[in-house]
Parts: sequence; C-alpha cells; structure tokens
Amino acid sequence: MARKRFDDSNCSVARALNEVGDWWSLLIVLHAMYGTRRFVDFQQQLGIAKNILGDRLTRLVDNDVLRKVDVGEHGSRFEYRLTEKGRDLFPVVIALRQWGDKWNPAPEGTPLDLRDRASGRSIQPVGVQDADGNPLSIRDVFVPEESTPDSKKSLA
Amino acid sequence: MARKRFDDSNCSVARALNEVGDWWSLLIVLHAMYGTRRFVDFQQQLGIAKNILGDRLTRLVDNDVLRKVDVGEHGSRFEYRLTEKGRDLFPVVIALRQWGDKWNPAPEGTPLDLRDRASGRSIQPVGVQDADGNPLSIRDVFVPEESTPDSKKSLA
DNA sequence: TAATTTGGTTTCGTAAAGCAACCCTATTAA
DNA sequence: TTAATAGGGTTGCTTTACGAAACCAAATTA
Repeated sequence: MARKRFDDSNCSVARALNEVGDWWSLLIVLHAMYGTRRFVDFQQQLGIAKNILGDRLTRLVDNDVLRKVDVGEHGSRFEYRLTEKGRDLFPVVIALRQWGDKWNPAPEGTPLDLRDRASGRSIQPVGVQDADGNPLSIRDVFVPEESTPDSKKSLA
Repeated sequence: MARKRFDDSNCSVARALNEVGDWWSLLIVLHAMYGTRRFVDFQQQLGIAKNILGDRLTRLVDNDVLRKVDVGEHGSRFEYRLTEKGRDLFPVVIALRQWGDKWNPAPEGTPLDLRDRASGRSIQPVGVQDADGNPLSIRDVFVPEESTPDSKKSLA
C-alpha cells in the first residue's frame, strides 16, 4: 500500500484501487473465485505470510468484498466467501488474466482457458462494447461534456 | 511494490500484476488513455512525487506498456504514449472503473459515462461472455482438465 | 493426558515505497 | 540578462509492507 490514499478521490478507478489495488488482494480474490475459502488454503496456495494474509482478509471483509462465515465444523470454523461485490470483480480478473496471457505468456504450460458450462466452448476475450455488442477500442469512445463537471477533474 | 516478485509465476494474473499491479502504474495508464502524455501533466494530475513518477514511467516503458517519444518541440521534448500492449489494458481499466462506480459511487458528481463516437450511446458494462456473446457469471464457467497440468498449480 | 490442527495475533527486523526538497541541463520568453 | 518551463536525477528521511517466528486459544485426535 502507498502513503497516499484515495478514499475520497473523485476517480472511481482510484477508489477501486484503494480496495483491491494492492499486491495480494486481487490474488486473494482470484483464488476465492476458484474455490479457496479457508485461511490455511489461501496461505499455502499464495505463499503469503500469515499476518499479511490476515490483514488483507480483514480489509477485504471490511470493504465487503469477502464475508467471513462461521461454519461450525470440526476444526475449521471460518470461511471467507465472495460477496456479490466480490464476484462482480470477475470481469476485472478475467480481463487481467487475458491481458497477462496475451502479452506475457507463461514461460511453461498453457494459458488457462475458461469454458462455459452450458456449451463447453471457450469464453470470449473480455472487451468494451457499444450498445449493440460491437467491440470498441479506446479511440472509439469519448466522454460527453456534461460528464466532466470541473474541466478535466473527473478524469483525475 | 512488494517484496515477492512474480516474474516467474505460472499465473498470468500474478505476472500482469507484476507489471501494472502497483499503486500508480494503472492510474498512469488511465491518464494516458485520456490523453495525458507529458511528464509534468502526469505529475500535476496525479499529485505524484517526481521521482516516483520517473520510476514508474521507466518501468512502464521497460515493460513495453508505454513508449518514450522524442518530440523535438519547444521546451517539451518527450512524450509517453501507449503502445498496443498498453492500449490493450483498456478493458481492464474500464472494468475496474465500472466496478468502482457501481460499488463505491463517487461522493459527489456523476459516474463517468463513456460513449462510442459512432452512435453516441453509452457503452455496455464490461463482462465475460460465451462464444455467442451471452453474459457469463463465475458460476457459469469451468476449467477443462487438460488445462490444469499439475493439479491446481495453474491457478496459483 | 499429550499432540495436532485450525485460525489466527503479536512481535520484531528488514527492505522497500513514498514524499519533499534540492540540483541540473536545455530551451524559450520577456 | 533574467526568469520560466520542461524533464528529469539525487539525497535524505519517514512510513509501510513484508516475512519469520513466536505465541495463543479452542477443538479434535491419539
């Protein structure tokens, strides 16, 4: 984490990064998406120090990305599960994964391909689309004037 | 940045975070997408220390996300422009922005809406889609067996 | 009763990130 | 000539992040 916090920034990207923009948080969310729920499993799979993991889990719970569930079972008592807010990071994580696979392919092994359960076919690359579903690049979009109250400040 | 580096991780998300996963880099890319190109403009808009900005710009150039262009003009001599790799972060940034707007709405002001130049209509939420363009949630996808060489290691 | 597992918290020391301030060069404007 | 601007680099200091290891409590297992 950095010194400067962006809780009050008027940029939603900065505010998002404030919650999941650190090193471990997004990886924790990723693993949670693949089914990891218990403290020790996160710790072993990520190779993260226990105090750091505890701190990140607490913060993710505070930010309503995960919720801590008391499962009254033998030995294992707590689970960390994604909230709807956490599950909503799915496109972010997948977009990042596809970007990483494309531009920094794995030194060994295959890029992960996700398939949808219904058809068994691979998913599409995540992209920005217009109202009709046509892909858009950054050159195809603009910010309407009324959306920028104080000059260009809404971009900062 | 963290102590542990993920250059050699077999997880593409970890490798992606290794390049743009720190506090400032993604915000720099965001501003670059909105047209910022010069050192001082980044510095003033982001409120970042000059040495940190210099470090991040150097790393982004090293990682081929930005390229440094010598424009032999009066006073301003260099510009930092997105490469194709950098522009390819567009879906990631937009997905993150939409997530931030949805779950942490701006305390004041409107969430930014992007529109496509051709039609003038707002863009769609970025999402994961199947081969036919239907939206997929995390519950709708799976990882085929042949894509996970050594047990669950490809997820780590 | 003793050992093990789960799920952490606390303490400690190190490495890194970060900011502020100063310095520096080159060019342009007044 | 004297700013002023662009584009940094360097130094010094503070704050964090991080990992390792110790510790701890409850519950289970042997």
